[in-house]
Amino acid sequence: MEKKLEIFSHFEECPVRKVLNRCGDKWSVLILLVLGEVDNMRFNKLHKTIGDISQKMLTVTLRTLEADGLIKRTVFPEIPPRVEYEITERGKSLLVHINNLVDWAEENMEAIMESRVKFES
Amino acid sequence: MEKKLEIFSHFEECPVRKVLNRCGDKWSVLILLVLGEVDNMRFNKLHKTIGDISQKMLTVTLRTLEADGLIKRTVFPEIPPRVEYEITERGKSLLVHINNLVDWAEENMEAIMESRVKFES
DNA sequence: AATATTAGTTACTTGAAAGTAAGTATCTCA
DNA sequence: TGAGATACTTACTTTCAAGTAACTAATATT
Repeated sequence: MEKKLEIFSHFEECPVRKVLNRCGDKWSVLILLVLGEVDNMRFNKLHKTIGDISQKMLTVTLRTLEADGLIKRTVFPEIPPRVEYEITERGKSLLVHINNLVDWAEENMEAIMESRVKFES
Repeated sequence: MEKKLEIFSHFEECPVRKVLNRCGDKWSVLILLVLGEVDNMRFNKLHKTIGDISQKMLTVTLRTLEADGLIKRTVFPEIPPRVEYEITERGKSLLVHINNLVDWAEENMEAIMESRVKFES
């Protein structure tokens, strides 16, 4: 008899993957990191802070983060328009784990790069 | 005077991103989760266990995980060939954080799905 | 002599994600 | 009068990650 793995109880029809896919892409992570360091930030400031993101991707990523309740979007009905983004409690609770991953990456980066070079040869 | 954000000390030329990009994709995560639950596993067993991965992607993903020193590949010079894969200590130390993320996703999944539905309307 | 097994490789194709660039609305300021 | 600011949207194009399917080597098995 083969021992069955329990992993697919997590991944069957992938509800977890649905969540992780959205949290795992580079723009979402970057935006959460930025918004985790300030009270709030406006669209253009985010655009300038991140630098190499297109307006379109910034809009799209902000929308999905908002849809997941990880950030909050507040529109001030002024002209020119003002929209402020801030991280939510849920976003902060995710950010803890993301920061752990970033820390792990920083700690292990050098060794990993060495491994990669060694592997080439 | 504007306060400068420290985030780009991490992301400047993206050494962390280089690491996270490789660790963050769905196949790498799945393979690490599987290999984290067993002593070792052979190629075809991995293929059957994961199910919906192609041979090519399994090979490619195993190679990058090996290059990063997250898994170890052992070839037994037999015919037909036998190749065993096992997770390394470095891989295990990453897996801890991945599991934290999976746990977070499971805990928050329901609330996130509700948010998404609410957001549609 | 043909088929199965194992762990791949190779060449080709597809699809989704992301980039580019221009347009939009509304008011202010020079 | 027309340029600038703001937060987008839209249409089009490009890129590349991933999928598909066939092929390989060496031996054992039927």
